[in-house]
Amino acid sequence: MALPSPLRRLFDYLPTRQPPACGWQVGLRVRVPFGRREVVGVVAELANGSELPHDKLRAISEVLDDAPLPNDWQWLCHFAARYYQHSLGDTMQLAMPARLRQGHPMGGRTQTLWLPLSPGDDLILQRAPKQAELYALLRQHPHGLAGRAVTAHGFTREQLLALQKKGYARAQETALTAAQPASGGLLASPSLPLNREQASALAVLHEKLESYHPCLLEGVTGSGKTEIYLQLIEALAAKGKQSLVLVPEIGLTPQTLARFKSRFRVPVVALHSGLTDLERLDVWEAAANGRALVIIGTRSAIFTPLKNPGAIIVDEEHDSSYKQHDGLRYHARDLAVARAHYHNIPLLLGSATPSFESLQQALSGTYRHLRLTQRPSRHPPAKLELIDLRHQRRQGGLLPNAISAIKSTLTSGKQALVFINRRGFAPTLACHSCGWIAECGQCDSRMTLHRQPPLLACHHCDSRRALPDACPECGSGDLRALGSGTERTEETLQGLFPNVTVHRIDRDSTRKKESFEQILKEIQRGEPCLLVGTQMLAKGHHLPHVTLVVVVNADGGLYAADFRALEHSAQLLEQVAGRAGRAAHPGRVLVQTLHPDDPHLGQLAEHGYGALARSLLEERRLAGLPPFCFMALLRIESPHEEAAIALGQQAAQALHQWLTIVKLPVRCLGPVPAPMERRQNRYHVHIMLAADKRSQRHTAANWLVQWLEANREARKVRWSIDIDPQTLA
DNA sequence: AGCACGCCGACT
DNA sequence: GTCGGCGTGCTC
Ligand SMILES: [Zn+2]
Ligand SMILES: [Zn+2]
Repeated sequence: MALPSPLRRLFDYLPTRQPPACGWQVGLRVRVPFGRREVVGVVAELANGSELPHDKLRAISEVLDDAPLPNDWQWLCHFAARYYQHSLGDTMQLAMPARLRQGHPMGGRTQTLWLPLSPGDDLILQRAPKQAELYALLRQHPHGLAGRAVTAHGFTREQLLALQKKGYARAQETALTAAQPASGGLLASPSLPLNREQASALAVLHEKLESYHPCLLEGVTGSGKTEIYLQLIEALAAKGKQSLVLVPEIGLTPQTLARFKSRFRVPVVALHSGLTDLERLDVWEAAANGRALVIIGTRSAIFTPLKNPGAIIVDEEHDSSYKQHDGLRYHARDLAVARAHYHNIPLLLGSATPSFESLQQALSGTYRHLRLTQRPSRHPPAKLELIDLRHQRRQGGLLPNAISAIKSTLTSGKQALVFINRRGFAPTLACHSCGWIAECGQCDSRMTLHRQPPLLACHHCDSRRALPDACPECGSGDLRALGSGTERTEETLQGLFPNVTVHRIDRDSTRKKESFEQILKEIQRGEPCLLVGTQMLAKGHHLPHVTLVVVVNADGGLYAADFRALEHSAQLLEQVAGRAGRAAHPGRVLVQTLHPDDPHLGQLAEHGYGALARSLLEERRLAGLPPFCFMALLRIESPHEEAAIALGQQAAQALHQWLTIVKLPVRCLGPVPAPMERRQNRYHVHIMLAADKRSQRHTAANWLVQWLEANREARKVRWSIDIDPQTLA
C-alpha cells in the first residue's frame, strides 16, 4: 500500500473478506487503519505473503473505487517518486484531486447551482446589505453559481437560504459536466493563416504526430506560438486525441482560456485556482475518460490522466513556476518530457527565452528545433539601450534620460512601463548618524520599508514591525530610506507627472483577487498612463499601448553566486523588453545598469537572448555546470545551527566514503551555509551533488536519502533533497 | 507528517 | 496537585 506519509516505503495489509467486484488490482484506492487513524491509500503491489509476522498486519477497511486509478497516472506517480526521491504515497496524494485524497467516491456527482430570480421589487433587501450584495453577485451569473463558489466569495449558506426564502434565488441540483460532448464540427472559429515560418514549424510537427517527438519552439514574443499550439491540438483532436497544455501560473488568465475555448467546439477544460474541489475532480475525470479533448492547467496539471493522449504542450517552458519548491520538488516540464516519452506522443516546448536545458537538447539535435523569428507587426523586437547608472543623480531610481523618455512617451499619447524587481518603498532603512540598519530578527536580511501601509516588513518571513521614530541605537531622528522599490518609484513618477495615472502592479497592490484583472483592463483601454511593476508585469500580458519600457536596474543577475542567476535575469529582461511596441508602434527599451560594459549584458542588448544563451551554454560546458552535469541539492534545516552543520558534515563524510568505495564519479560539495543561512530563525545548510550522468546522480542521491532515513541524528533536523535544483534559496 | 507517550516547570 | 512544553518513537 502506498500511504500518505513521508516514509519512503510501502505498507502491507490483509485483504478484506470479500474481494472487490473487479478483483484485487494494483491502483485501487482503499481506506486503511494506519497508526491511530484511518487514511486513504493506493494498492501498490499484490503479494501472497508479507515479511512481517501475521499478527502485525492489519486489514484493509474499505475499497473506495470499483476500478483502479488510471495506468498512466500510476506510472507518472511511480516515475516522479523515484526520480525525485520522494515517498510514493505522498506523491500519489499530491497527484490526485483533493476529493479523492479525502476518500470521497468518484463519479455520479451533482452540485448545487444557485440561480437568481426576479421577485419584482428589490426593496426588501435594503435592510440586508449583505444579501443585496449576494443577490447582485448571482445576477452576474444568470446560468447559476455553485454553492462553493458563493462561499468562496465570502458569503454564508445562511445568506443564500435567506435569499431563497424571500424568493430572490433558487437552488438547482445539476450533474457536473466539465466537458460537454462536441456537436457539429471541430472548430468554433477558423484557424488563422500561418506565415512561412509558422507553416514550416507545423509541417515538422505533422511529420510525427503519433510517436515521441520532442520539439522546442523558440519564438520571439508576438511571433505566433499560440497559433501553432492551436493547430497542433486541432490536428490531434481530429483523430479524437487529447492535448494537455501547461501554462505558467500567471498565464492561466481568462483571456488565454478564451483563446482556446473560442477556437474549438470540442470540450476544452481548465484546471485553475478558482475551481471548487468538486469541479476539479470533474475535470480530472473528464480527462481520464477521454471526454475532454483539451486540458489546460498550471504545474500540477501534469498529473492529469489522459485516456487518449495526443500531445503535451508546455508554454513558456522556461518559467520558474513549473518547479515545485517544497515537498515533491518536481519540474512539470521535465515530467512532461518523461510523460510524452511514456505515451509515445509529441511534446512541444514553447518559449521566447528557452531554458538552457531545453535549448541544449535542441542544439544537440535531441529535440527538433523550431524557430519563429518574425513578428506580424513587421518591426523587429526593440533593442535594449543600456544607460549608465554611475555618477548620475536619480529620482526614485530613475535617471534623467529615462524620465525624459517617459515624458515624451506620455506626450505622444502612449504608455510606459517601469520595471523594478523589488516591491515596497525602499529595501533598506538606515540611520544617517550611526549607520544602524533595520534588520529582521529572524533572518539574515534587511527589513523592507513599506509606505502603504507604513511598516517594516521582512520579505523572507512573516515578521512585521512598526516604523521607528528614531534610531534604536543612537536615538537620532535622521532615518533614511535607501534605494527604491515599486512604491517609491510610483510616488516619484506621480510627483513628476501629476496629471497621469500611475498603476503599481506587484504582489501588494494586486492582493485583492480581481484587482489585477481590473487594472489590466483599464490599461488596455489605451489612455496614456504609467505602469510600475515587478515581474508580474513582465510575463505575457497583452499591453498593446506600451511603447517604452524602463528597467530600473538590470544588474540583479550579473554577479550573483547562483550560476543560474544570469540565465534567469536574461530571460526576464528579454521578456520585459518584449512588452515594448507590441502593436502598431515601434518601442524603446531603456536599461539602467552600473555595468554598461559588462560583456553579457552587452551581448544581450546587441544580439538578443538567443545569442547570449548560446555563449553562456558554452561557458557552462567549460565549467561542467548544468545542463552538462546533473545536480542534486540536499538542504538541511534546523533552529540550532550546530545541529544542521553537524549533520551536514556527517552526511558529506559518509557519502564521500561510500563514493570512494563504490568508485562512483559523483562530486560532493559542502556542507556549506545556504546563501541566506538564517531564515525564520532556522539555519540552512547545503550539500550539492554533481555527476556527469543522470544515473550516477540518481544512485548517489538515492544512497544519501537512505543514509539519512536510517540515521538517528537526521530525525532531529529537517532535510529534503532537491533533484535538478533551480535556485539555492 | 501526524499522533501518542512521557517526563519536568509554573499555574489555578 | 494538573496543564502543557516539546523530545522520542512508531506507523504494515
Ligand atoms: Zn543611529
Ligand atoms: Zn525575516
